[in-house]
Amino acid sequence: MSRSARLLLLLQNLTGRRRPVTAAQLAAELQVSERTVYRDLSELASQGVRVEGEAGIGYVLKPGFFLPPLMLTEDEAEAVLLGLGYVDQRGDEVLTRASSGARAKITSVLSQRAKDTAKVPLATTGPPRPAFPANSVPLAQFRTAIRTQKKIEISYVNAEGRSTVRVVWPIQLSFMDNARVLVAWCELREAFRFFRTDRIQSASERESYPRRRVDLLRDFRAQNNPSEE
Amino acid sequence: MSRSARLLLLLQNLTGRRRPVTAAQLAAELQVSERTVYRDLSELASQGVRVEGEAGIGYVLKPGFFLPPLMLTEDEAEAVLLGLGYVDQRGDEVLTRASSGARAKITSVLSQRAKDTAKVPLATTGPPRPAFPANSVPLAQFRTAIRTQKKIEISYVNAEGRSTVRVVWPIQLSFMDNARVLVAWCELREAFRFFRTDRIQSASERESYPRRRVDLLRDFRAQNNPSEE
DNA sequence: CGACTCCTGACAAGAACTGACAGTAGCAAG
DNA sequence: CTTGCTACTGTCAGTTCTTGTCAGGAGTCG
Repeated sequence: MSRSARLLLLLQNLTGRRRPVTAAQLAAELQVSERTVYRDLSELASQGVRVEGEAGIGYVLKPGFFLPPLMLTEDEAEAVLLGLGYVDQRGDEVLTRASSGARAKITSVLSQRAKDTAKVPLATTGPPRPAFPANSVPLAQFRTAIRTQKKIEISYVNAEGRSTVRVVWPIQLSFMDNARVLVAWCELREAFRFFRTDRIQSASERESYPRRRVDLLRDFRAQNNPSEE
Repeated sequence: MSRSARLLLLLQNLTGRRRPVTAAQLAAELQVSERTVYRDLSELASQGVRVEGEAGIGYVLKPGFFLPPLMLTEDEAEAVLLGLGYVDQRGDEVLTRASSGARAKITSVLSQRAKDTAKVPLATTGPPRPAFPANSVPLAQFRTAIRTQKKIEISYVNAEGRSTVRVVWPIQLSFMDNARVLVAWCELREAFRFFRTDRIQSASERESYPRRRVDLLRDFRAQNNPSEE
């Protein structure tokens, strides 16, 4: 195995874990000595990878995604950049910042000719959209609840203007064309329900919900799309 | 300079050109011997890069984009995948195929944990959209005209149902939420105009238009968005 | 044909990599 | 405080890899 291949493996190995890894473990997996692992790690660090080692613990990597070298066709690259354009139009602040960041990172590493091509895409999104209705509850609160898998109690005004208070288990945020929608299991209705975020008047966090989000999401998808496995 | 860094440079150098490059030129740019260039090229080929050398000519690369190793934050990765989801919903056949391809390439190289995270995204697009109105003229014809910078003569039915025949210079395809729109300079109106593709009854290719698409696109953007430079 | 180019093989000098060992220092738990 | 675990660094010799040079075969174009 060449050294560069090993560096890639090492990086993927690090991103593939949540808990700290010791150099000895890495050495065993990569079939090299510990000393070499240390050398490789410092090589990665010198190339800008933020890997943090702590004596007595092991190595942890800043959470994030590592994308190894990749060849895309022109159409595929166009699809990626076009997609980021859609996110710019529809996403909230977090997502639009993320899409700008992704676009900057991607275009900055392209060759000059590729940059020129990317600047004048064949396909484009529609014109800028009107602003989304304002939210009483910041989206960040829903994000946190989804990430930490916590129930929330919300007061919700439905399309007819009637207000209800419910406890829901939020599993996903849907960025539709004209509204942002919280997808959640509703304890009141005992079913998955959609809640437009601009109609959620208030929200307060409760205890963790009793099932894993992954499983809830699977159920939700199975209901909406029985054909997919 | 390390070998892997040189391989990256070599690849960027190749993607940065349209016309064939000789090994001697590459050797001069990279400050190594020709022999090493040959070795590096075969190394790239063994890693899946489609580089073609022809005796007496030089090297050309299959057109495409090469993405060097890249770190994305979780949000950025989410934005990219979410964007591909939007493209899936709004793009035509070419774009949806491209977005599937891009998604497959990206997810296939992620580490297991990253794959798992990517499968249950926090943000998602809206539900599937209704189909777009059918086109009389296949979008591929517009793509070709845009790529080759050719005028086309179209018969167009406007919103009031009146039909006109015009010669236009197509510069972009806009994939809006409810329709696909051809952006073009209209010789009849002497201005940029939008044409819904489902209202274009027929189209035939004419001679090249007299200005470069890049310049037209710049003008078009300046008109619509005077603030940006 | 001649000029140019891609492409391969062999080989030796040099560079880079690797493992082993020794040693320092930080962290956590008993 | 001690013990155990771990990150980290330096050194050195053996090994592997990389590179340039040279030689030669074969395809392409004018």
